[in-house]
Amino acid sequence: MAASTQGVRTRTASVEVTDSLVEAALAILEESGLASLTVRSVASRAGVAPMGVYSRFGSKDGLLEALFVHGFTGLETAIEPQPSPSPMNRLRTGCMGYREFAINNPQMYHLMFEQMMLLELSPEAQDAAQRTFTILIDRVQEAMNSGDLTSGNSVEVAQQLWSAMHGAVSLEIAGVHFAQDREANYAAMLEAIVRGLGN
Amino acid sequence: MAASTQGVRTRTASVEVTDSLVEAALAILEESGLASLTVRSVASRAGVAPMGVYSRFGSKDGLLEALFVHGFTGLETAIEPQPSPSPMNRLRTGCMGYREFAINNPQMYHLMFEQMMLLELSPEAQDAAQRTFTILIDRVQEAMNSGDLTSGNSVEVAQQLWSAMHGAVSLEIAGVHFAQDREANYAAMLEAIVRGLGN
DNA sequence: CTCTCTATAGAACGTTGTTCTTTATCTGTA
DNA sequence: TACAGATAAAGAACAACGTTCTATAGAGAG
Repeated sequence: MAASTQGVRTRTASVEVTDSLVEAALAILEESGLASLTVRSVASRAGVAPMGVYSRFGSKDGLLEALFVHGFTGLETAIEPQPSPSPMNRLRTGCMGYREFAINNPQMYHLMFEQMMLLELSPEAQDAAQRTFTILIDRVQEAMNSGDLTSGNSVEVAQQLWSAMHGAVSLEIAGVHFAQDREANYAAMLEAIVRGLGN
Repeated sequence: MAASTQGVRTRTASVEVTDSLVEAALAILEESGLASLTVRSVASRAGVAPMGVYSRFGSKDGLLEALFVHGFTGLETAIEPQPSPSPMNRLRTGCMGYREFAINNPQMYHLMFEQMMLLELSPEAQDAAQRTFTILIDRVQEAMNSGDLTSGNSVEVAQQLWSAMHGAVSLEIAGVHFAQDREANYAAMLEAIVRGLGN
């Protein structure tokens, strides 16, 4: 984006092509799943040759990493907002937003944590993930400061919450969930942890 | 194994080949990871042609499903035993055994839940997973019966516990874990849930 | 021992990620 | 404006994958 200064620039620059490749990949991922996300299918949908993926992302993994970052940006906004009154409310809302994102973007959510496991990510990509976790830590710290949670190591408590959230939505996405009301069960699980931590 | 009755049998039967294919796949999975687990590599290691995988498992997915069942059998025994005195002790030990299995067999654990997400499993494979979950439900029910856990829906509580366990070990395997002592953090998370449920 | 059937080995096919080569286009200079 | 140089894109080509096909070797029945 910084290359759009009209002075010096290399060729057509065509930043748009990079974006259209990402958009094409997102569309294919959502519509047809990860298995259908091939270099050829993405390039074709974006209207370029397969080579375009390599000139811009280096490899298929590079493209996947771009999707990874895109996904974490979305997850970040899903757990971020809510200028709510109480810290505890903000924490709860953020946790529910986490699930909502995962359920609404199951393929993307799966890709994100799949990549985290299989690829070694670039520092930029790691930052994206870290940023999301940091938000959760901040929420926990606020709740500790306000006395809603027992003071303690906010990183460790946030890790526990994240573990529970991630596990719940992972199993739910995988279809291995036997509770009647899944959202309610998710909320109940969080409540149990918070209560267990709060006394 | 039942086919080893010496009476009637078809050809060499070579049940051993089926087993050696599974063993070869397990070895490759553990040593080199899922990416290296190809039909050719497995067949080669087992000393048969690639076709052997198809005559016995139908497809690569069929072989993966056999590994899936093998994995859940292992997980089952990891959380099963312990003729301990108190129900709560048995529940705790089982939960810690769950993590131990996952940490000791990260590739297998990943494969198990990967398959659950991507493949539609045969009834037999689904049973294997269900059986594991049933053990957890039973443990929870026992703890409810003894009064250590507040009486309630044992399936839903077990689902919450499973979610937390699965999420924690998944993140730990993926290397996204920021607590100092991971085992202790895992135990603390379980303790928080149990306490939150127990009051 | 001979015949039949079957499971196996090995070649072959389509698709994948990736690389190579050619071509067409843009950039900078006379 | 016209030309030379560089460069990105297109399409063919390559290795490896999952899978299928075909011919053969070898075990059981008579």
